[in-house]
Amino acid sequence: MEIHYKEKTYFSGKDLALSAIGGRWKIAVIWCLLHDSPLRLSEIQKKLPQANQRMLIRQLRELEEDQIITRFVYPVVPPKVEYQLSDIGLRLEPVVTSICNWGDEFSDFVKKEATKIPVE
Amino acid sequence: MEIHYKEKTYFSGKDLALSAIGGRWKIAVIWCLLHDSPLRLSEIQKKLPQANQRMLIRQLRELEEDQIITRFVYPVVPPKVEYQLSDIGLRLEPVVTSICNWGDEFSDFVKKEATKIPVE
DNA sequence: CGGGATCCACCATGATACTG
DNA sequence: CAGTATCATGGTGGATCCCG
Repeated sequence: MEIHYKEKTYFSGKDLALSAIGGRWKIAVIWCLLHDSPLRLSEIQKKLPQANQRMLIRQLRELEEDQIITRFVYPVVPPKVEYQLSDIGLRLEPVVTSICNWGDEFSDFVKKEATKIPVE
Repeated sequence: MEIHYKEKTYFSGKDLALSAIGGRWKIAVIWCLLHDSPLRLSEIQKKLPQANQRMLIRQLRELEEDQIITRFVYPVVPPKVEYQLSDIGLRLEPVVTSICNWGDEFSDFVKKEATKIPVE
């Protein structure tokens, strides 16, 4: 049941999944590409203004290495590169959706907590 | 629509969710507690042997701070501490399940890739 | 003895400037 | 526009020590 991938050993699909989508901006990038695809780097940056360009590129490279997204370079000047989800990447939709749903619930929870009178 | 939490500003439930469950071992810990609860630290360590104790404790503390898990200390010697999911923590079940499911799909995908004849 | 904290090293992440 | 280089910072991991 062990999975060997990129010089490492994983003991469950869950572990492998976390290594593949565990990066700081990966879920956010996948979320962008689920809603709108293909996207250019500059377009992803507009959707994720909190992420810096360097990190975004690294996360995109890693996702490409894991074949979760595809990267297509147009041989033009100025350069034009488009990213989109692969088949296995598209199957992450339930993951992203459930995270968004829980996030909304947690957001409500946090807001309710904030209105409570603090115990001094 | 902005969410203010712990000195930071989030622009969607998704962002807030990622900050809450984005730690290296948080999903794994939640997975453990979904399957078996309550658990002591030593029991979690047995289930997650790859994680070191210090990281596990830090992740547990952060999850406790976000009220995703509860920590109960028995006033006994030797010390006994039990962790379990809160209500909002239990609602992470769809997230964990979807990650596990995708992980299994991705695992199959990776295995098929491994059998392909490499292009030299 | 179990849960936790401290010291140190490393790698991922972040901010900015720069290149083709 | 897409991507790289450089430097600063924070999260992560290993080992060890502390406390009741």
